[in-house]
Amino acid sequence: MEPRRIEESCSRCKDRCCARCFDDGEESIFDCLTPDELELLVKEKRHVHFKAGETILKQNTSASHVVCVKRGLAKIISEGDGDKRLILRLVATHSILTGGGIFIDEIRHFTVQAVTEVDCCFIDSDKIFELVSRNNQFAFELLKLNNRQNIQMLNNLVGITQKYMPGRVADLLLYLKNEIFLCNPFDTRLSRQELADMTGMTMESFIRILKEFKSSGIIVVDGPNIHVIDEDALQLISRKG
Amino acid sequence: MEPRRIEESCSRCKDRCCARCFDDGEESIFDCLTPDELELLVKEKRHVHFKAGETILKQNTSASHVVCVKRGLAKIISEGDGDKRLILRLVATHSILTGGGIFIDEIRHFTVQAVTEVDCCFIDSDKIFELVSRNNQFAFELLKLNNRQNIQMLNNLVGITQKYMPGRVADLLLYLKNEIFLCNPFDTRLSRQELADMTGMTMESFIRILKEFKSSGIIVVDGPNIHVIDEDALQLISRKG
DNA sequence: TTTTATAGTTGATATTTATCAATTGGTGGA
DNA sequence: TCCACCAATTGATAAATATCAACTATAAAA
Repeated sequence: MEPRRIEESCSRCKDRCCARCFDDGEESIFDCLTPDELELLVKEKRHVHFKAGETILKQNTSASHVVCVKRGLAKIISEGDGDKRLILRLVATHSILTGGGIFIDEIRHFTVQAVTEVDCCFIDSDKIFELVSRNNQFAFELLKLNNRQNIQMLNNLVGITQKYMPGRVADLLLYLKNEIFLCNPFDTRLSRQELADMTGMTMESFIRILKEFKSSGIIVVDGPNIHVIDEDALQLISRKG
Repeated sequence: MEPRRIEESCSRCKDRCCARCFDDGEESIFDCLTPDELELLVKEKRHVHFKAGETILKQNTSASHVVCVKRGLAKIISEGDGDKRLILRLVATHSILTGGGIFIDEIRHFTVQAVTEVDCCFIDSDKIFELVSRNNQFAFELLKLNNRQNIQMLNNLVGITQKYMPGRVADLLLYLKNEIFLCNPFDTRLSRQELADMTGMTMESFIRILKEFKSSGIIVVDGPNIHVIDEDALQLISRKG
């Protein structure tokens, strides 16, 4: 499994970002566009750089843009009342953020924040609307993307609702290893608080479970670096609840 | 507010179901279809009747059809291991079920079960795919539908994760009153177990919260009938967590 | 009507998880 | 170097929620 290069920029991104960025193995929703349509898409895009910790998109602001992440790691956060918050998922290099509800209320339903340095480009939602009505394949790809996020959220909902803490932590570790970093060990670049916020539990509880896993020999932990030793055990814990 | 007529069939449904069913106030994703396309859609549809309790769609089976609910009330259930289950939402007369992931893996990610008698029609997914590639407006409408479900699931996830039980029960009652039955009092037609399954808590806990609300004079309960007396109080409880 | 099954309700108790407080350990600056 | 600060960790305790068992009400069946 090829590790994902979080900090490394795509060599093809220099010029036609969002067009050529995504054709190195990972398929992109932009693959189906004609050169003309591609031109339309990238013509007025704006490239923006964010430092770690900066807010890329803010919940409850109007969703006028779609964002392509070219480099770096960001977290998607649902901000509740008080200091309640839930990290819904991570987005890494080569991801597209259509925002929460660009097709409904044009309001962002979550905040996106840079975990590492992030390079991305902002594209007008209008362009996306235009492409949807021009190119059916593109609409299809967007539907797929939407659908996938829907299913992920469903699994998240069921997991967080029905599993005890060890199961949720196991799920998180498997997610980080197999869907985000694609390597082992991996450097989460996330604090304990942030990891806890991905499981809907308190930092203290998260640390305790991690400690259990450590002393059972399932994982080796060194600060933000986690090495999964016994993935089968994690799978088992995940299933058992 | 016009109450929703759960058991009452749409007078226009006799013949061209899914075409004319949805044009009585509620907009339909089929409104944008041309007569030709409508013809394609309804030509080979099959009308199916379900008795209360019957399974309309089963989780983990292949998603070859889209279902339009013409009459009745159904519940969408995520079935976990053991007897764990979570009712994700209800669907009433005039709803469309695109299934969990028709655009991804063609697998259903949840079960749909009739609560009352349900009349619905089954339409081949292929027709939907064909319409998506023919009619951009239709693709757009599907994107909207998908988006809306996404946001609802997000709110659900955040609510269930971050609120204490009274907040979740308050949310459920407001959902039932304002989004499903559109009247007050309303007959849920659901058992306490089912109501509890919508909040991710046990039946006993659900009953206790309901009792609290009852003795505070916020609601009046008579079996499956619930009368919301003080909606502001519910809103407050919902926000407080 | 009586019986029987089942949903709903209540109380006592156990488990899970959060909260609060204290301690450790590292890191950048004075 | 030492201090100040903040993340990480640990322990003690409290709060939220689930589990288990009993009991009641209700409705269907004999």
